[in-house]
Amino acid sequence: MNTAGHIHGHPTEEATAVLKALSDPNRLRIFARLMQGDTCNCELVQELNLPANLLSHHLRVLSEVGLVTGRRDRIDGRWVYYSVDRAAAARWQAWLAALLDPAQIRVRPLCGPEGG
Amino acid sequence: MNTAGHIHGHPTEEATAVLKALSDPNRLRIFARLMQGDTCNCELVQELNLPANLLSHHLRVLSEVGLVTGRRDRIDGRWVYYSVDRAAAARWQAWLAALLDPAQIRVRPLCGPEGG
DNA sequence: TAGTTAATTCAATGTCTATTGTATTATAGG
DNA sequence: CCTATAATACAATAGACATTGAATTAACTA
Repeated sequence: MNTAGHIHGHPTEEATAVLKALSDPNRLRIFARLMQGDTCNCELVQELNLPANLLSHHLRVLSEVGLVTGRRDRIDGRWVYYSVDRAAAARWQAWLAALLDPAQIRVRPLCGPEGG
Repeated sequence: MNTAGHIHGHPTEEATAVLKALSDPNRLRIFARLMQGDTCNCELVQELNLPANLLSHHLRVLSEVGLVTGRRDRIDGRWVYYSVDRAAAARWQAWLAALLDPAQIRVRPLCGPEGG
């Protein structure tokens, strides 16, 4: 099947992967939380009331599409801090703004009887 | 499980439903195509090279979350024209712009050793 | 009424995935 | 070495979903 198209300069598959990453309630909560500042896994356990392994899974999904990045604590390597990737956020914000721009909605000549 | 939260004024479930609707490659192509102007199902069959019943299914998903609306031809009621809902597009454009706004990314005091 | 076209609905299927429980890795400190 | 903690990895399961094929509805026309 043809899945290699592009929309607004981005491959369709890449865009849908990002949208799918954000289309889960728990992942959306995680992302919105990370927008408020870096946190470790264990803090998300308390704030979002989710098991640690489930958070690891969701953080991985968000990382794989580039929305989130993680780094280890320099003092105590057991801790990993996750944060929103600024460039990715900006890129997809602009892409979605173009995709959904109401000013760009066009009503071209309709097909069918009414339009022809 | 707590799924009744709100993000930027919208229920989490409603937002994820919209994101999920757009997170399928075919539905994203359909939506992007509808941004270019109203079309009937049968025209999408040709342009996107997908079976009619599959298009009906995807158009229903997009309609159920309010992104797309359909209306029957006044002359020949067999034809149904689908179009992007302008208000919904504007609403979710703004919502996503806020969700992904890179200017709002904060780096609050970290948890763990490095932060404390 | 019969036939044609546009669209939808229904049923079945294979795949993907969110979640849970358990086990393992990695790092730090006694 | 032993223990504890933060995080990840693995395995299993149940539910969701995209796709296909066939059947059905709705509307128009001869």
